[in-house]
Amino acid sequence: MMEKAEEILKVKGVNPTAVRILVLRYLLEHLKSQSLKDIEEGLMHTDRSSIFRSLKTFEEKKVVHSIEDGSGMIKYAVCPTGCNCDPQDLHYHFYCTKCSYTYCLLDNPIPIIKLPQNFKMQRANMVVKGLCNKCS
Amino acid sequence: MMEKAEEILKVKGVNPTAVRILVLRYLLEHLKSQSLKDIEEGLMHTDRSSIFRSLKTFEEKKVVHSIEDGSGMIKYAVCPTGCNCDPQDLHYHFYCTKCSYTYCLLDNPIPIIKLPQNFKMQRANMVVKGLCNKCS
DNA sequence: TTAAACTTTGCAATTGAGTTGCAGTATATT
DNA sequence: AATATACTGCAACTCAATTGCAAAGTTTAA
Ligand SMILES: [Mn+2]
Ligand SMILES: [Mn+2]
Ligand SMILES: [Zn+2]
Ligand SMILES: [Zn+2]
Repeated sequence: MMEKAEEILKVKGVNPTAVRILVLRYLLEHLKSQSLKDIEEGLMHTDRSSIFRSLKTFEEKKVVHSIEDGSGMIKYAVCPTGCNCDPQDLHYHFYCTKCSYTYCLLDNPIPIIKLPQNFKMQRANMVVKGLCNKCS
Repeated sequence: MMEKAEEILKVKGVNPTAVRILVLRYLLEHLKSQSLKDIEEGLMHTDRSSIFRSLKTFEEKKVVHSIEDGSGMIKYAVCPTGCNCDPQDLHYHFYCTKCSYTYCLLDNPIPIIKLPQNFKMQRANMVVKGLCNKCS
């Protein structure tokens, strides 16, 4: 029985190197989405640029999705099972302005948004901001 | 008859200094939301930090709202009339991945988003990404 | 009217996340 | 084994945002 991280990398066609396994495990172990810095601090012996490149590869191969929550740091979260990062897979995120955690709101799909003539949607970054249950 | 920029500043309780008037006029004259750099390049004789501080003041006094479109530069747009930057005043934005213009989609209000227990919404940053009419 | 108090501005310097070049190491292919 | 390819660590760099500070402008109160 292969570990979860290795399994995911195999399915998504990403070569399971040491750094990549560590980074993906770190993301899987944490409920909230993590910034490059979070991961760097969590994996104290892995270089920032290697983590960075792992995350870029993960994003490209749809292992993770990134969230621009306006905190100044991009957050990363493992894509939920079945996610292909298509518009219909998109979900809202919640950024707590107090503890600065960013959560995936997987229960609410994003509605169809009526765009002006000839505008074509590719993806979206939807962030609700406020106080999370722990901070309100 | 007072000019539009001065009028807005007066209504919103912002001291109408030279720099502030220039910055607000610049924003009013441009359809698409503008970054600090855009404004700096547009107003060639005004210092970046002064523009920056004007924008911060404007945001605080709800003269403008900012949009985090993931381009690495925060964009600013004049709040539409009647806007108070409350959750019900929020609207989606559209970021063109080709020309990197960011548009306010004022026609679609943001729907009520069901949050988990005890999560409290304060504001939101909603960005649809894709190709605009000029680029698609 | 003048002096003190407060506000705004310009300049220079700093911050910090993100990104890249490059050479060394590891892994795969012949 | 020899070669080619992929991955990693380190140091350096980029660039938007932000800040400290002193000069300039404005308001307020003797
Ligand atoms: Mn998510
Ligand atoms: Mn807008
Ligand atoms: Zn919180
Ligand atoms: Zn465009």
